Amino acid sequence: MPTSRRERPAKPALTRAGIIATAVEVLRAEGLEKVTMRRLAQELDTGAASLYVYVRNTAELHAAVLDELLGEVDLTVAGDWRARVTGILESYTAVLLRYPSLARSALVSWPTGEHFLTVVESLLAALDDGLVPAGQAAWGVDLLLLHATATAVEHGTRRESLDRDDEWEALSTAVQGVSPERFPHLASLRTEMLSGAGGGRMTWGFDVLINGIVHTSVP
Amino acid sequence: MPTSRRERPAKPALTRAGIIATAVEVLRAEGLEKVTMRRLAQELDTGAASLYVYVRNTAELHAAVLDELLGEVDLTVAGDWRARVTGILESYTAVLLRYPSLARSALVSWPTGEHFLTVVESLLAALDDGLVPAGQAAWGVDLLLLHATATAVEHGTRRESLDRDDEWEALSTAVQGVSPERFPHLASLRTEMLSGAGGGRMTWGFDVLINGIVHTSVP
DNA sequence: ACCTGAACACCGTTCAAGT
DNA sequence: ACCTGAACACCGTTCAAGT
Repeated sequence: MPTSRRERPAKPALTRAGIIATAVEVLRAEGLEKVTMRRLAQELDTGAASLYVYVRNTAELHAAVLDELLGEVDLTVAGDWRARVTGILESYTAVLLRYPSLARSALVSWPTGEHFLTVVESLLAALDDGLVPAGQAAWGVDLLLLHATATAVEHGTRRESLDRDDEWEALSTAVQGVSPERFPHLASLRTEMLSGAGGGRMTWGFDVLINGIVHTSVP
Repeated sequence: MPTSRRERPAKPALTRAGIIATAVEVLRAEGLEKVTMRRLAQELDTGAASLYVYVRNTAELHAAVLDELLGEVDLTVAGDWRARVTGILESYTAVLLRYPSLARSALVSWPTGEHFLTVVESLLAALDDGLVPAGQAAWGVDLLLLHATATAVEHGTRRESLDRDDEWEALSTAVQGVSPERFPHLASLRTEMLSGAGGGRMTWGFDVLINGIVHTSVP
């Protein structure tokens, strides 16, 4: 008969939801690089092999974590249809920018979770309001989300590790020091190429896509 | 005095160029996952630590390999400026599609090598022919190459590993089986969302971007 | 069915010691 | 300056054995 005064907190039963919740915690605290099977197992006081009952592999785990975070995307943007499309995409990008390594995995294995589908639905609704033809809207949403994700990967990683500054400098000096004989256009557009690193360039990118989608019919 | 009949092929001196050449070989034969410091060292008959004299880290190595391969991009496309832009981008995408894992690394650490700069120069020249304003051309090239790279990552990875078929099926059933009450737009656009998996969709994407760039002035 | 420990087959990077 | 072996601190995944 166990005398159970002052027991250590009972080891909670392993569940898929519990594993994903722990993964989100580790992600927020230490980044995706630490969201490994071994580390999660340690956190859950078990062995890595046990997790494979609930999760197919690391990629599937990361996809589940991503969908969880996509619940934070703000879908209630005010304004006309264009402002709504841009606003949703900016919110989506902002979430991914907080976890650039997750953005990377989103690009590799396209998400299919509830929260992701909700984002897609909201974008389709806004495009419908804008009277964008169905075919263009369907393909366009794909383009918009691909661009938002790629932007997050590109900018996010830059911030994540410290040698991104080195890299910006490498790019900058590569463009600055380009030979005007061999790369005349590039040399004369140096300034423009490197300008507008901030949000202005991101907004311009979304505008380009929206204008293009509106003006380009599907084959 | 060494009697040197029948020597084993002399171990070649370690150079940066030699390391990168070996990396390209391994990449072509077995994919980027095998292009590791340890594996390359083994191939070059030395220890992994020796490579760090010539290469800062794995990321820098992969960037160098990528630029090497970008020498294969076809820049001599015939036709008007739009055809040239699309053609160069399609060739660029095709190269990355052969090595999707390299495309992934291109997105993370933007290339700055000679071959990459040549691609940029060619695109700028074509846009200039099309009388695209300088500011739009400069930012536009970035957008076009980001899209091409992201497309390669997205499609390429699908082919690389076998469980990409599972994934397409997952996406397909997720979209097919979506609840018409909660996701009305998505449900009614099911067919369009999943259509045009081939090259038509990629070409449409480039057209959207070109049209958008032409029609959207920079702030 | 689920859980576990141990094993297999790897990684990147650093460092002291040699040449 | 360059090269090396060994070490540190990790990975994902599988599998036989247990409960």
